[in-house]
Amino acid sequence: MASAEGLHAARSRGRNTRQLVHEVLRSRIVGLELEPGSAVSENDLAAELGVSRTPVRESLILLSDEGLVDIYPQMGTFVSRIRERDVASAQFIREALECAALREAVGKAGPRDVAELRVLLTAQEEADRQSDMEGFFQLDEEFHARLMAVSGHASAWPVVSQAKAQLDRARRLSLPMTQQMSLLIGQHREVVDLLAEGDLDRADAALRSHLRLVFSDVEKIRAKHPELFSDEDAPLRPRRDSARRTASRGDR
Amino acid sequence: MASAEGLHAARSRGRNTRQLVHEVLRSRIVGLELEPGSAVSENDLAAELGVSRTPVRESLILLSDEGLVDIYPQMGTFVSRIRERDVASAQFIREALECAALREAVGKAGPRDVAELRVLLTAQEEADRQSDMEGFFQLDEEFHARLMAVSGHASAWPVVSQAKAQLDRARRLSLPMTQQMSLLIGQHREVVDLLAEGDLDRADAALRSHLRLVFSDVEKIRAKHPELFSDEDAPLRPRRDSARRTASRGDR
DNA sequence: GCTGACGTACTTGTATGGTAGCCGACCGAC
DNA sequence: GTCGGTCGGCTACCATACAAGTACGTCAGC
Repeated sequence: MASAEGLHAARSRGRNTRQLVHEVLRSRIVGLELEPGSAVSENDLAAELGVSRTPVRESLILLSDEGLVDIYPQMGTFVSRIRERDVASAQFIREALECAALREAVGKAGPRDVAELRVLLTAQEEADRQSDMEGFFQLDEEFHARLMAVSGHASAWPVVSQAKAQLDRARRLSLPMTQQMSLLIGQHREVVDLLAEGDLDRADAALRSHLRLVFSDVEKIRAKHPELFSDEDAPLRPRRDSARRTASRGDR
Repeated sequence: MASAEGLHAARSRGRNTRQLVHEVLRSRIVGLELEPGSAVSENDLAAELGVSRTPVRESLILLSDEGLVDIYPQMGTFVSRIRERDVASAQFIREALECAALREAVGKAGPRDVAELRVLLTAQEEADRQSDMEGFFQLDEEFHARLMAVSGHASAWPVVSQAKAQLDRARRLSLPMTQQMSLLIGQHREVVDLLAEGDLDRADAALRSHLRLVFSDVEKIRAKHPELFSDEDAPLRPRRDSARRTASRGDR
């Protein structure tokens, strides 16, 4: 449970309320703590987090720009359902950028870079042994980010990260089958090995198939959790929740 | 000149004030009407556009996310100077995405797609004859967008567009040398021809060199207009304008 | 003349009030 | 029973007020 008081406690470190709220909400959405389709009200969030509506509202606008929430004026704001189109688009963006970066990284990567990547791989194996899914997710993110940094295009990572968010929401449901983790780690290792060898084409191919495996997972998830997805391109009428909120939310 | 009254006049079409302000400001920044380094005050803009601070502020937050303005809390908001790092990053993103899309477009493109692209080329030549730079910019944008649409990844265009904005600011100063326009159009035509022929690798190479030509232009601009660029990675102390604002802005 | 403290005017950040608009339940007419 | 109008409550949108903080001009002291 995200505490209501904890928000302002961590405020000292330069970041303002808006950025904190933004991070909290983003984390909740990508972590599926807030389910696709559920309503997120400015008022409720402001009350829960103990801040005014302004920073909450501004955060929601940013999240809307990222495609993580849909704002319907005068109707409500809803965590966006996972859309076929968005997932495909995110996959295309991710593959194009990560592979392009990797191709440039081959040749640039020094022994130090390779060593640092391998440290991450070891940590991932440790997370696997402990079935620490959350830890693995973070390490996976860091691995791919580091891979782009090696190419010298670290500043392009936020774009990948934003696209990745669309995919990650679905993957949260996928990975509980922990058998996958070792497979993914193996693919990571293969990419690093080929990068170290300087084999450009095979490294590219390895990373590409790795990313596509992740992509195909999303489709499997769709079969199991159709309620998180949206068939329509234009998700009209998100339908206001008919049940009384106060009943389901408890005291205040 | 963007009129103060015109903002709310066009409001009927579904878009709210925030979106209108966002479009106006973005257009002014990319069009260099607002110069890199200049201050953009929430209050001044709100007064000029005849709206309150709220939608202006929200627009600035979005523009900050796009890297077009830098917000310094309690100090001011400034149109971001063109940063070496951002330009390189934008070029990388653009090249990776557009070329990846083109490679997928080869084979998918039907005669109708090619014909539509050639219509745009003809329009570009017309703009060239009339030295209509603004028109050419729009047609160029449309051409590249259409090219991605052919690949089926139209939804990835906004990402390219956002990256492109960083480059376009500099290009506005470049293109006045109209000799360039016919050269660029020729490259466009070459890409379309190779796409129609289905020559994947050469089409890719043609588009890539086209994009790099654009990129190299930016470097030339830097020599001529260094004041628009920022050498430092962290542009500290943008320095508040010492001159009295009321004098330079006229009546109210 | 030079230096340093102070005050003012500006900035963005946050909180709150009022408005237009939409949904959905209720209720009367048929 | 079914349909149509109405009304209450909710929403996001916009406007405004207050707070926290920074830069810069001014002026006292040296």
